Amino acid sequence: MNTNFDIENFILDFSNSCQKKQKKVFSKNEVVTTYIKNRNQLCILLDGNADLVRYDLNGNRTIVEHFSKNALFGEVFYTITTNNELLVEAKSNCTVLFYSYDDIFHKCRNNCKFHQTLSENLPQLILNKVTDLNMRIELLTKRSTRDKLLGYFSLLSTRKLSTSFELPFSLTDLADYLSVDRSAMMRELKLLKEDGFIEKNGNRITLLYK
Amino acid sequence: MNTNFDIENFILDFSNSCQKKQKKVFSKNEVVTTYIKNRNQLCILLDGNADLVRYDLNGNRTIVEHFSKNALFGEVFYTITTNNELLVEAKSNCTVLFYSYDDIFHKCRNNCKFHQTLSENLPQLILNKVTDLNMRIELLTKRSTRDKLLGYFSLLSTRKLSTSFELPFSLTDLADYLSVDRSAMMRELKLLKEDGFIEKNGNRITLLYK
DNA sequence: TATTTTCCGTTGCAAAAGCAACACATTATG
DNA sequence: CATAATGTGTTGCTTTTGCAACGGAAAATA
Repeated sequence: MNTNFDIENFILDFSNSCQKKQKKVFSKNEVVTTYIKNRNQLCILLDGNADLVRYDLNGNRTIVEHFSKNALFGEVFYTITTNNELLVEAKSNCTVLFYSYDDIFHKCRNNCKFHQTLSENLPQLILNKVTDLNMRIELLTKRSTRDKLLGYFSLLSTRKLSTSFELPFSLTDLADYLSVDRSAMMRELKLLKEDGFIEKNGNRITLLYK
Repeated sequence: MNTNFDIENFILDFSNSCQKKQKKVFSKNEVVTTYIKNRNQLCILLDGNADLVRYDLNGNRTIVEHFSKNALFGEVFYTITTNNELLVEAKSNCTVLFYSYDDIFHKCRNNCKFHQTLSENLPQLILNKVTDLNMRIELLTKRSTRDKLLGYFSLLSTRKLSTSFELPFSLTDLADYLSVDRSAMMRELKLLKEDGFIEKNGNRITLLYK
């Protein structure tokens, strides 16, 4: 549907051509960045997996977003309030590019090809993010843990073009992502197995319905 | 924080200059648009209020987004699946501009000033939407009805710069927006009053804590 | 103005989800 | 390899939420 601009090649070709970015490598469990008001950072995950995690005042942990290769993140996408701490945590070894959104928006003085291409394609990149967020909202508005699980599984199944797939999360993290209690979720997973909706071997799920 | 481009003046100045748009007026409860795959419509709400509503297979109704003056909506922001019907319903009399996103993206042949300005400012407009969606996700990930209500109230209070404000929804619709049962929400509102967190007169809420 | 429709407020009861605790498996790490 | 840390799977109990139903208020409509 969307004019899917090839971020992959684009990044490979141009990631070294701009002076105003920083490239950093992180190892598992390191904090990639903390969201800070008014900084307007824009980051691109070149490689690896990372989670945007929120800790609220009660100490609850929520996985706000899960990022894989080529994901965009940073303060640009977020209104930071004082009630939460927002961190990006590396879930595996990661390579990340850091930009200032203001630089991108106003183009960098070198007028480098990267910035040119990026600013042309930025609307599309951000739109992709919007559709991701809308899918997330669709999941979160489901009224029961069962529906959240089935909704998420069907989404993964569509993405992988297969009724069988690995979860990109540990089950503990999946619960944080769906915003439900882990033990209640485990109970529901058991019921889904018993009721013949799914098969489950470790982190591999197979959908049986329809 | 964001270079806040003045959509209001922009729309006033240019809304009549482009050939490729349609302007329509709707009265309360009319369906403004239905989301259709591959159409890539982009709409701007010039005036009034409208809700993006989803009906799922179980007949559950969810208010996915609430739009007021100058809101952007349309299929561009959404991956449409077959499991849901997505409608925009006018909550009051509305005036709406309809564009094709493809026209905006590729600029219209007349090369009109509207399209020029719009495509320059589109990233910013979409970013505003992203931050809205992230706020919504923050609300929906709260674990209890109480926290959802308090979170939503504090958000409104921040926006209005006052501890006292009118809800933009009926209470029935608020429940659909927070994705909770209406009667359970009413019960929780009563408890919030009893516990001294809020005052409530009809749709006017006053925050008492802190 | 009379009447219909929608919304508000409430409640008892049933179902779902959260909490806490534990044993065991698996994976990191010294 | 031994040990620590993290993740999985399970359960009893408590709390929260959803469901269904109803009367009355408010708003829309004839």
